[in-house]
Amino acid sequence: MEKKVATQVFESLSSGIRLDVFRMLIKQGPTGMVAGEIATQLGLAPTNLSFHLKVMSHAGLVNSVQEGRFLRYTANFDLIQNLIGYLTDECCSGHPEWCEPISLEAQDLSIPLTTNLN
Amino acid sequence: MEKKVATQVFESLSSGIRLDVFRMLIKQGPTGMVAGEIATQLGLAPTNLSFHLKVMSHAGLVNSVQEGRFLRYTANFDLIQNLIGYLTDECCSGHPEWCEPISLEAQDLSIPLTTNLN
DNA sequence: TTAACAGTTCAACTATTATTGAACTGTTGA
DNA sequence: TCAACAGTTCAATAATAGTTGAACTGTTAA
Repeated sequence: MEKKVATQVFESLSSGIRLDVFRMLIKQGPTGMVAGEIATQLGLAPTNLSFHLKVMSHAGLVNSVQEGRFLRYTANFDLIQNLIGYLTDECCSGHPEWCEPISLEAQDLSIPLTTNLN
Repeated sequence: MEKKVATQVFESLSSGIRLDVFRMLIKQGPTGMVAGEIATQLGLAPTNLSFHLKVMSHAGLVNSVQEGRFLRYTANFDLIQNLIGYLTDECCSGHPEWCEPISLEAQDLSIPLTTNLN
């Protein structure tokens, strides 16, 4: 992943509204939601939601398909996987033992570890 | 994790400079780096680096300890684990089969999956 | 004990992002 | 065809973030 893409994604998730939208879409899985549903659920002005959806689309966080007069949005799961990889891919310069305490903690929380956080 | 914390962390990582700093610190593991090293490595004015380190500290992304007249910074690994959990913890509302295509792809990339991305 | 150094804080300026209402494009059903 | 609807774009304004130089605090070594 390129740095520019990564910063765009982070920028995109740095707004409370966009974070809410994204988590809601993640929750819906491949089904996603149409813009109106999202706006209603989160109590947003259509114009404002539209602005935020555009930012998210531009960052690649969401995809959309037209359905008659509705627009259905879905979360881009792959991008998040890649982003995590980008953040952590040289973690501890390949010395797993450096972050062992973190490994143990993650196991306790039942969060399987990524390759790079060892 | 609270939403406010999550947005602060994302905001923090949305600057190219801070992203560089954070990945560099992740790479160094628990050893971390003193501010001067970071500034030299990334070619930053001390005043500017200081600004960005403060933002990162405030978000909890980095910790620091005084060492004589140096200040040593380390990445906060736990926070990133928690952040990933926050983003994905209701992924597909508990229907693993919804994101199976993603699971397969992630395996190809040798990126072990988190609980919530199934 | 003082000069040099590491790093931060402050203030001013510049640049970017968020929100809102009004106008617009495309779609549907009567 | 046309009125109602879903959603977006545009323009203006308000709010927030980034960068820089100058001044400051605390630490070290001579």
